[in-house]
Order: sequence, then C-alpha cells, then structure tokens
Amino acid sequence: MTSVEEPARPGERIRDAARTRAEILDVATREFSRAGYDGARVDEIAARTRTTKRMIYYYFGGKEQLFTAVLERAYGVIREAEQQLDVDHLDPVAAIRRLAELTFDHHERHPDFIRLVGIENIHGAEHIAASEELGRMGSPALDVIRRILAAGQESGLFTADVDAVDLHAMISSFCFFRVSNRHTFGALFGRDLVDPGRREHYRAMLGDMVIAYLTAERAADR
Amino acid sequence: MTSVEEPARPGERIRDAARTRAEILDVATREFSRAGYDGARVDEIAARTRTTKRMIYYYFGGKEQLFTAVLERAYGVIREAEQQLDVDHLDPVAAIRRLAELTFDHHERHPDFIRLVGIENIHGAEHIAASEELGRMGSPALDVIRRILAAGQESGLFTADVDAVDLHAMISSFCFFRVSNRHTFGALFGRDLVDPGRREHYRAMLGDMVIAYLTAERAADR
DNA sequence: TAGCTAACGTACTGGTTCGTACATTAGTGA
DNA sequence: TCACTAATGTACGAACCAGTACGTTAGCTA
Repeated sequence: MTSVEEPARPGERIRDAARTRAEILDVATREFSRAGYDGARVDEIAARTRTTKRMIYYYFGGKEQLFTAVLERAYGVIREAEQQLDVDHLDPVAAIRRLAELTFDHHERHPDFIRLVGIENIHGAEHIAASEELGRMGSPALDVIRRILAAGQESGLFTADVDAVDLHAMISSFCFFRVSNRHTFGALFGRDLVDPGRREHYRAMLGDMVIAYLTAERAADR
Repeated sequence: MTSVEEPARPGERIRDAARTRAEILDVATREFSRAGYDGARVDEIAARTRTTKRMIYYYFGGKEQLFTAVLERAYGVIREAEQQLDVDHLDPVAAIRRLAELTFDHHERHPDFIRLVGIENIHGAEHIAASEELGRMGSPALDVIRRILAAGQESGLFTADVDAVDLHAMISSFCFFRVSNRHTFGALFGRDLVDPGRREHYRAMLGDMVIAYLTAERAADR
C-alpha cells in the first residue's frame, strides 16, 4: 500500500472513460495474478482504483469478462514484442538464439502474465475460448520460427525433425517454468530460478540447449 | 458424477478412520485440482465423500491444512516413483534418457499433481513452507542426476557445464509445461500437447534435447 | 455388560462477495 | 443554454461458504 494516496481531490474528478477503463485493467491484472481467478476480489480491485465497483460492471459486465479483458491485453503485449523481432538478416543459429532470448526476456519481465496464463490453464482456457480477439490473434513468433527453421533445415545446419509449434513449445516451456514454478522449485530444491545473479546463466543455457538440439548429429542413440 | 452412487446402505455404515481420511484426501485432490484453492468448495468435497463436512474439520482442521495434506501426498507419490529408479548399470547417456522418460511418464500420468503444483505456485508455495514433511523430504531424482552427471562429465561424454538442480529444472520444465499449459497452448496454437498420438514424439524429443545439450561440442557459438 | 471415547451427523451462523437498483453529474451537440 | 446521454457514485440485497455448537453412536476395554 503506497502511503501517499490521493485523497480524492475534488478538482481532479474528471470524466475520462479511456483512463478509467485502463486503470481498472491495470489493477485487475495485478489482483488476478496475485490471487487467482476465484481468489481475486472485485471489491478489492475497485478499492485500488480511483473509481468504484459500479464502473467495473459498467465497462466489463462482470468478473468473468474482466478477466477475459485482462488476458486479452496481456497476450496483446507479448504479441507486440514478438512483432518487433527482426532476425531475417541473421544466420539460423544466431536467429534462433535471438528468438529464444527474446522469449526468455519477456517471460522474465512479465511474471504477472505468466501467472495469468497459469490461472487460465487451471480453468481449462475457457476465457480464451470465449474471446474472439484471442482466437483470431495468431503468433508472430511462430511465423519467425517457421522461417528460421526452413532456412536452417534447407542448409543442412539443422538436423532435428521438429516443426515450429513444437520448437516454440520447447523454448516456452523452459522460460515459463522458470517463472511459474519459481516458488515450489525454490522451496523444494533451495534454488531461486529467478535470482538475478543466475539470469545470464539460464539465458545462455536455454540458447545452448535449443541449438544443441537443432544441430546435433542424429546417431542411433535411441 | 457417477450415476451409480451408493444410497447410504445403513448396514455398511462402519467406522473406519483410515478409510474416511483417505477418501477425503482423494476427493479433495480432485476438487482442488479442478477448481484451484479458492475455487474449491469444502461443501463439495464433503458431498462427494461418504462422510460429512464435519469430518474434514475433524481430521484436517480446515481447508488450508487439507490442501497441505493433499500436496504432501501428491509429492510423496512422485518421490516414491523416483526411488524405484535404477539406472546405475546404464551408461550415462542411456541413464539420462531413462530418467527423463520416467519424469515424462509421471507427469503424463498425474495431471492432478501438475495442477496442484501450479496452484501452489500461484499462492507462493506457502503451504509447502508451512509443511514440515515437505520441507525435509528430499528428491531422489536429484541424487540420481548427480551420480549420472558425475559419471558423464568424468568420462568426457558430457561437455555441458550444468549441475543436477539445473538439469532437473530443464527436464521438468518440458514435462510440466506440456501438461500444465495444455489448454492455453491448444487454444492458441491448435495443437494438443497431450494427444496420445504425439506422446512418443514428445518423449523422444525430450530425451534428444537433453542428450544433445549434454554432449554438444561447445564451440564459440556465443 | 457397563461405560468410555473415537468417530460421526445435523443444523446453523456470521461474515463475505458478486452483482444491482437507484440517484447524480459532467460534457456535448442542437 | 438547454437537454440529452455517457459516465459516475451510493447503498443495499441475496446467495454463498468456511467453520462450529451440539448431539449421537459404534466399538473397544475393564
């Protein structure tokens, strides 16, 4: 709780639909990611906003739709980051490493997003299913991976028999787990996966792993 | 809901503390993993049991402690599976693959466990921290990994500079993500990571990935 | 077989929480 | 400047839900 909280200066009570809506989304993101869907309290979200609970229902309709809106925005952010990705000038190995690092960095910077996705999975992705926006929004990362993979496989550099979706799963799993399972992993094995001092180590480890997998000589080791 | 539910035959109303306790744990595991901690209903757990809500409080004390007991049992199961692991007669490469496959299989067979761990992470692992049992119970898998890693590194087979905890994180992340993020991943990318038809593919992919990482020639590719 | 206790059941309560009915005001277009 | 609508605030209700007070019975032991 920030000690300096605006004591509702009457002069500043200006109507601004966009700002109110955005502020609700900000606070809701924090509250949902803090406590989970059922643990989150609509009253608590309202209290941390400069507006009232009435507005949440006015703009979003209900708790369920609010959560969906929060998810939509969170996914929008990562999609935007992925669209910035420009690796076509790099060789396949460097390009894949760059892509993995971008994924790594985004997960690191957005623990709230990770938690929201975890929560959504507990609820069977029903909000994603209910959202038109999330349904039709593709994944720029996937397109990038597809191009890199094609180049790498054509040149013979990449020997692994994977497609873009599976490679994306491989990269995401490491980045996601490191953040999502930080607490149980730390409690059970005594190692903080998100310790800043180990950040570079894990970032390099991810790249090494993916590249080793893609470029390994496939022997009869099965 | 199973249609054939025992209509409380009065003759069978026998007292059996152990059975009652175990039944509560079974049902609670399902309910918590279905709905999350706050989404789970104590009344619902009681209703699906042959006993009443009163007994939950009699045996466990409260919802919080019940969840902790559920977690303790779930972690106990995986620890037991890991203890069965006997790979000392295998060469390091085969041993690592076997270990990865066992981890893979356990995650596949226990989606409830995965969900519980996800839920516990949303709550900052506070129940693990509150549990003596979970605190002092180590990880047999870690010991195994340590031995294999030492052997592989000594023989020069393994070139990667990892320790057992990090390698365990790498293996777990893939196995965990595949189950935990099944729903969002499926909804967004149209691929079911737990499709039985792709099971062998992913199992092999995990082993290939880990072994490629461990045995790669470390060039100046950074 | 009497009595004692662990095991079990019923019915209720107090607080919480999502959602809404009703009232009000800022800003905009005619 | 007047009226109309989008935006906002207040107060409340109804359902839900964790937890408990109180009462009962099975089965063991002396």
